[in-house]
Amino acid sequence: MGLREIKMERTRHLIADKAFELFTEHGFDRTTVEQIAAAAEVGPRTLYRYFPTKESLIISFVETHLSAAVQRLREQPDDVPLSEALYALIDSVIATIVSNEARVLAVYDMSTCTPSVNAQFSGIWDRWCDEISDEVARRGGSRSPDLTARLAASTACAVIDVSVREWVESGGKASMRTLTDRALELLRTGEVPFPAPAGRA
Amino acid sequence: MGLREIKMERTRHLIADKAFELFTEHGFDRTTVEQIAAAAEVGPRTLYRYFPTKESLIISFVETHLSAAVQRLREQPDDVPLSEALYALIDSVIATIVSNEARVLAVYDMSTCTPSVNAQFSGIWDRWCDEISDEVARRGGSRSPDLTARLAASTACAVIDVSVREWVESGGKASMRTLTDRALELLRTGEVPFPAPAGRA
DNA sequence: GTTCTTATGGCACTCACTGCCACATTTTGG
DNA sequence: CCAAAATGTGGCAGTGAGTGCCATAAGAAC
Repeated sequence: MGLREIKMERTRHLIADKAFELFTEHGFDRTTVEQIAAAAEVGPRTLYRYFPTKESLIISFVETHLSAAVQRLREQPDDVPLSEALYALIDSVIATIVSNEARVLAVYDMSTCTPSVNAQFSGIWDRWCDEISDEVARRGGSRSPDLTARLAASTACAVIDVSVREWVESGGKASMRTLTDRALELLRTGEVPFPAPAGRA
Repeated sequence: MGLREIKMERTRHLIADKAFELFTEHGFDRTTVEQIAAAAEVGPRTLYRYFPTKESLIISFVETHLSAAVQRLREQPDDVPLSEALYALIDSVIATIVSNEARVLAVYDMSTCTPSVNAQFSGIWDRWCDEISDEVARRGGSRSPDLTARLAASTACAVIDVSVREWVESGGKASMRTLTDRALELLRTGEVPFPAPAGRA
């Protein structure tokens, strides 16, 4: 790795950190890109070479960890049962959350306060779910995801989503593992009532 | 209803229609708000009184139908089992889709082509899921949704989501009802593999 | 018909974001 | 170690979304 890349990596981190600082201090909307650039001692034009949008300044953090998690799923050997592989995925998310508590809480808070950030998060979450669908399909031997693959991915994502929400609402005090396990149990035991086809309960 | 409101309703529809026209013809990004305003023969400033953002010009259509669907859920008597009430919700979405085929397909297409639109859609979808969670919680006798309520809402949304995707991919040729019923069946029979708590499959 | 209310749209402005270009720094190759 | 090529930096000017303000016009109320 050359000197150039090292410097750029540093700059990138510096920008993201300063952005996070200013956002949490003054709020996302009341912070301009110009201010962030000034704080990081770069030109606004340069900032935009590292981060394509203002929102990406926060989102990239989450994006990194999400793609690490899906990577973990991809690394599961093909003979591991799907349910177990998906648990590894959940596990990976849990790991990043417990080791980034404060950050996750702050980001979640910002998301709920700022519609544009919220939308971006919803977007990357959806795309993440798509990636998982693809991998589930691949494991099932198909090229593109079908209803079953998508449903498996969606339920896994739903388990993570509801657990994280519950965890955030507890202010980070609850145990993520307990929450996901309880959610999974609710699904397995059928305690969560699925609507029945043809309108019969 | 006064003349004033009638005119405004007309203007609102005119703007939305012209916007949809221009978007489908030239693409979302290559259409400016100014052009839409000109096509609808109003000032840009007026357009923004009807639609807060450029994206909302497309999204409002979906938003309307989604809130109609959740309204349908709310209208279900409290003694109707939750699973049946949720089926009514699904049913409502199916109804709007089959009676707006072309529009839904076009909107979906635009969404996949335009990141900002996509993000907005993900956002309102999430908020919709939250509304459903609230109603599920209320039916369960709690003030705010817990893990179970959120999970029930999320799975219902997931069923709709994966079905719509499959339907869109079929070019609108598949039967929505068949798809949702199949998805529900997959969940009920446990054919979709849920990860097991504690890492055991 | 006068008055009160409210929609309209023009103007000026902020801010996110982009293309272009000159400049600086790092890398490469002799 | 130095010249040349490659690449990151940042300024400037410009586009387009979105907002506050205000004068004006049209509908509603009496």
